[in-house]
Amino acid sequence: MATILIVDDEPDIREVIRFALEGTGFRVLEAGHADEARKLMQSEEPDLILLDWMLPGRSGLELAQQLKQNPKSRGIPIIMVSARGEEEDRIRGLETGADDYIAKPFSPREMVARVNAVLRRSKPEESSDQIEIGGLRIDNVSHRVTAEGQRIDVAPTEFRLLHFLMSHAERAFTRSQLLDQVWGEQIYVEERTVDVHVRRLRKALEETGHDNLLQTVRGVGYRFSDKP
Amino acid sequence: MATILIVDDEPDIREVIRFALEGTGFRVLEAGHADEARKLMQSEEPDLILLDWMLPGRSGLELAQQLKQNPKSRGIPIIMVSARGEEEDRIRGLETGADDYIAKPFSPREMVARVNAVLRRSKPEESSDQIEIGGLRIDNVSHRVTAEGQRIDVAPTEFRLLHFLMSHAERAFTRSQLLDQVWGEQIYVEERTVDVHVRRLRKALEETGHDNLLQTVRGVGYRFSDKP
DNA sequence: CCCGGTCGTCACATCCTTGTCACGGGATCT
DNA sequence: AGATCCCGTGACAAGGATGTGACGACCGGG
Repeated sequence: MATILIVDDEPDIREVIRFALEGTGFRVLEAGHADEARKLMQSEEPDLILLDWMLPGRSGLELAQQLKQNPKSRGIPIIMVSARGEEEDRIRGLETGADDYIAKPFSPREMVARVNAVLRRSKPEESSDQIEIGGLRIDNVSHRVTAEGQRIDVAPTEFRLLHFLMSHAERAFTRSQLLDQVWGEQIYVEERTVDVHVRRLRKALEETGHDNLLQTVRGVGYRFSDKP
Repeated sequence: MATILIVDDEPDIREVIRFALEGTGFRVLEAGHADEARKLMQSEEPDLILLDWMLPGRSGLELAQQLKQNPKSRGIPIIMVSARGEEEDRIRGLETGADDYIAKPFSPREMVARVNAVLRRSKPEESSDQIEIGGLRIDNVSHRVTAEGQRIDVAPTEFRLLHFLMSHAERAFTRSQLLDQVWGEQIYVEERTVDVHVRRLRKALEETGHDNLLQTVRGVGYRFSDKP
């Protein structure tokens, strides 16, 4: 389940956004100004930041720049929120590295849609073609899974599942999210089906001595991680 | 570092893209319309073109077609940029020969990621005349396939298929991609036809003891590789 | 005109994948 | 501890994907 950090000095706006996002299953953090945001960044590691363009003191734009310069936070996508729908602002927002932009009389539904869109395309940062984590390598071009050169045989669906989880490593997903992302949104299959595929993947990985990479998050779903 | 040519009539958009790409180390050229683009093509030889789908006068689509028809420019990958996220446009864009497509409210990061992906894909385009992998040698000049000096007889279509797969070794292709690349994009033949040709090739290779070079990737298609 | 070679399709056989179930062991909460 | 919920696991049947042999059409050269 992804964690979203809202940075806005207007509590009302924060409330609207929180309501929309929590209803969709996100975890929501709030900060009223840049310093608070920085603090939360360190303790909570959000997956996405909703940043108001006009903040008291340092503007949101500056905060965005800062975040994008810091190697630790630069991977976290930012959606700029602005009261004005000016094109100029939009350009400037994107220039500083924001991943998307939303003008302030926005509908909750639009908000959620954008958050989802940005999250979907955020993590596969670089190539997403080749990912190696914890000694396990998945290659989307040659369509292979290998561990220290040794190849691991994986069925098509398992491949997609593993690829998705690895390109979003460290993040936990619900079964429902995995079905949407890996199977497709229209397809209907039982949620427990995910369990079975995870099991098959685990079995395949175990044979090369890679345990514990596919971790279950009780009450939520699964996560790929090389940290125990 | 690679040179990227941006063709878009909106200076602001160009600016955003330039910013994102230069920050990543690319060299950036800009053109506001098709004629300017054509001029730059000759003097600068860009490695990739970012082409707006809506251009004044001739549409970007037409320019794309032109570029893909000219033998000199056809090797340069094109990413179409569109203001509308319509699926139909996307299809049309790809049909004319664009290598990728990006809808206009895009994030700089996504832009950079796609540019990198397309560049990486188009690189092994080394149309080298002689390739030798796994003891198998294919010669595009003498049009021969040999294994340890021993000649292997291969029909024309099989030759093209083998040559394509060998010059992109390790990469898995769908049947559809193979039809486009080996048969041609306009030709319509059944996808399963690919299977039959692969089989014929396998049979020919087996006779000289070269198995497992043409590998099937379940749920995807085929791949040439000397690694098991 | 006949013949060998090439090519695209089929039909059929096989093997692989995959979605579900049912069962049971653990974990969690009261 | 007991009740409940959640997850791991093995088995299975149906459906899909791929391998394979055969066939007719087409083409160019004897």
